[in-house]
Amino acid sequence: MPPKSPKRPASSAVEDYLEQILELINTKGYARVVDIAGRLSISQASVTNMVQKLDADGLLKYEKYRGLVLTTAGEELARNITHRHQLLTDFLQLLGLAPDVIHHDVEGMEHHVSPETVHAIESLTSHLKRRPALLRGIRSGIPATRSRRNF
Amino acid sequence: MPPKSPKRPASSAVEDYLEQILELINTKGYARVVDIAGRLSISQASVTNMVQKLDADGLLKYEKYRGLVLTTAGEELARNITHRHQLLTDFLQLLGLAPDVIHHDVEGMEHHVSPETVHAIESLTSHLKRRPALLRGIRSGIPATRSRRNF
DNA sequence: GAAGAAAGTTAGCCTAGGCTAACTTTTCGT
DNA sequence: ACGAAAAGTTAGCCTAGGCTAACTTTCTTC
Ligand SMILES: [Mn+2]
Ligand SMILES: [Mn+2]
Ligand SMILES: [Mn+2]
Ligand SMILES: [Mn+2]
Repeated sequence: MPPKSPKRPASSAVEDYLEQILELINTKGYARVVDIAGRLSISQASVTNMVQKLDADGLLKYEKYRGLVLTTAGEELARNITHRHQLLTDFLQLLGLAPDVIHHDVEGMEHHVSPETVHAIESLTSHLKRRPALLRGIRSGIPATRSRRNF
Repeated sequence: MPPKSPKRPASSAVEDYLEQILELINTKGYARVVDIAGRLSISQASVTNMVQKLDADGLLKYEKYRGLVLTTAGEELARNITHRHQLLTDFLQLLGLAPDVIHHDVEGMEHHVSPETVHAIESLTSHLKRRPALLRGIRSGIPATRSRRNF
């Protein structure tokens, strides 16, 4: 039987944990409590606590003192939040924002974009990437030159 | 002396309260506990509690059982979050999203966009508004026709 | 194969921001 | 003007998700 039936949407905190866990697994091959704590700038005790909750919720399998693996549900969620993070980062990069600003804003916004909005922004960024002239105009806050009639 | 010295950035909850309070004042002329509660779908008791906190933080002046007014600081914050809300709504409307989706996403995202990002999105939307053809392409997820060489 | 270091866990605490139930104050209708 | 309804407040509770301090387990180094 599934560990938690009426699965509410994951909280921002849960999404941040899963995102970092997946990233650690993808880069180091495994995710240790101490590393998750480092990535999230959170105490190890808090991580242990949350990892136990995530286990209870069926998002990962955790063996005390040994390690953890994402379940299918957990990995799916992790990939999803990672995708939102990447998309928003891409989008704000197109707008020419500074890396720290981007990171700060993305880290908050990523938890609030619905699938429809994700799709719309994907479409937008893919279009904008093909229009460097328009982008330059946007970035400088100046109306884009339709062609190059005015300099 | 100022009511709260090391003023941390306002929480999402605080911003939502101030936003609704300002809106009520602008439309009805005053903001009553019962209406704030209605707008935010929150109990009256919770509103009373928060209003007392906002008073302690110097964001509004509150007289028990009578009413409340925003302070300069509170109104400034309220106008600011309202502006972010409006901007994001505008932006997502341009992308052709459904009103409920827009409202849901904006209500969450608005608390996480820094001034730089606000400015960049303002520039973006103002540019997009002048390019209906590009917008149609974005909305349908289809590459925009550069001019009308291909139909 | 210890001993010390590093990692992990537990216990107990805290804050924000919700809730309900019970009480008080204000307003409204007759 | 007074009694009921509406609005507002208080008290007590709850959950999520942080924290530190103290303890335990695992790893590393000799
Ligand atoms: Mn995040
Ligand atoms: Mn993220
Ligand atoms: Mn909001
Ligand atoms: Mn809002």
